[in-house]
Amino acid sequence: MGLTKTEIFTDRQNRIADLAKAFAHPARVAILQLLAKRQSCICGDLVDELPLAQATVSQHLKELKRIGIIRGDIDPPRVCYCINEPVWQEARQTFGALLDSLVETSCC
Amino acid sequence: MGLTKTEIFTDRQNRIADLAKAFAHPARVAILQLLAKRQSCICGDLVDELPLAQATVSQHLKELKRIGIIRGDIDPPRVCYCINEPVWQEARQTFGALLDSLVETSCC
DNA sequence: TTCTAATATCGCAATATTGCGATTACGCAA
DNA sequence: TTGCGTAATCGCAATATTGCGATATTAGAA
Repeated sequence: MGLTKTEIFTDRQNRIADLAKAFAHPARVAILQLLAKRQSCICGDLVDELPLAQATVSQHLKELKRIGIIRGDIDPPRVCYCINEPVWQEARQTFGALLDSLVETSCC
Repeated sequence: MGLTKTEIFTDRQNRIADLAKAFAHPARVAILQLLAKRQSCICGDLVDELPLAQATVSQHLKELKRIGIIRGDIDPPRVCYCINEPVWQEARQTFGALLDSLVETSCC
C-alpha cells in the first residue's frame, strides 16, 4: 500500500533508513558533496550548481533538513546551508558500525 | 514528474544513491542485518523473521539483488541468501570515503 | 511604502515504492 | 504422473517521491 510500516521496526532501523535516504538520490548526493567540500557555507549558489529547478532543489534541501544532516541558517535574503556536523558524524558512525559488522561467511 | 534524472548526474553519484537505497528502508536494513550476522546463509527463514508477507520480503530481496549487495543461490526447493561481500565492501569503502570527506567548516 | 532578490511553499502531473493476496513456476518426492 | 514445499511474479491499491511552474513569503534596499 505504499505505507512503510515504521512501527514494526526498531528505532535504530528506522534511523538508519532515514540517514540512508539522505544519500539515496543523486541530487542529494550532489548537494551533500558540494556542502562537504566547502570551508564555508553556501548561501545560494546551490541552485546554479545543479541542473534542477529552484523549487526542486528547495525540496531536496527540505528533506535533508528533516533528516537533520544539513542546517539552513537564515541570513536574509539568503539562507546559509552547511553540513550539520553532529548528524554527519552520526551517519559516519552508524554506517561504519553497520558495514563493519559483517562476520566472515563460509557460505554456499 | 517522479522521474529521477539519472543521466544528468555522474555515474558515481548514481552508484552512491543506489547503494544507499539498499539501506533506505527499515525492512531492507533488517534483512541486511540478519544476513550480516550469520556465519552461513539463510535458506528460507527470512520470511519467518520479518513481520511482512512473503511477497513483500521477496520484493525487497529482489531490489537488494538488483543493487548487488546480496546473492541468492538456488538450492531447491530453497534459495540460499547471503551478503555479496565484494559489493558490501564497495559500500563500506564508498560511504567511508564520502563521510570522511568533510572538511572543517568554519561556518555561520 | 514600494520594490527587489532569494527562498519556501502550493498544486499539479508523472512515476516510483510499498504491501499483499493470488497465482505461477520449479524441483523433488511419492 | 501428481502432489508438496518454496520462492518468484502478477496485479492491484495506496501512498511516496520527483520535478517544476506559479505563487507566496520575507527582509532589506530604495
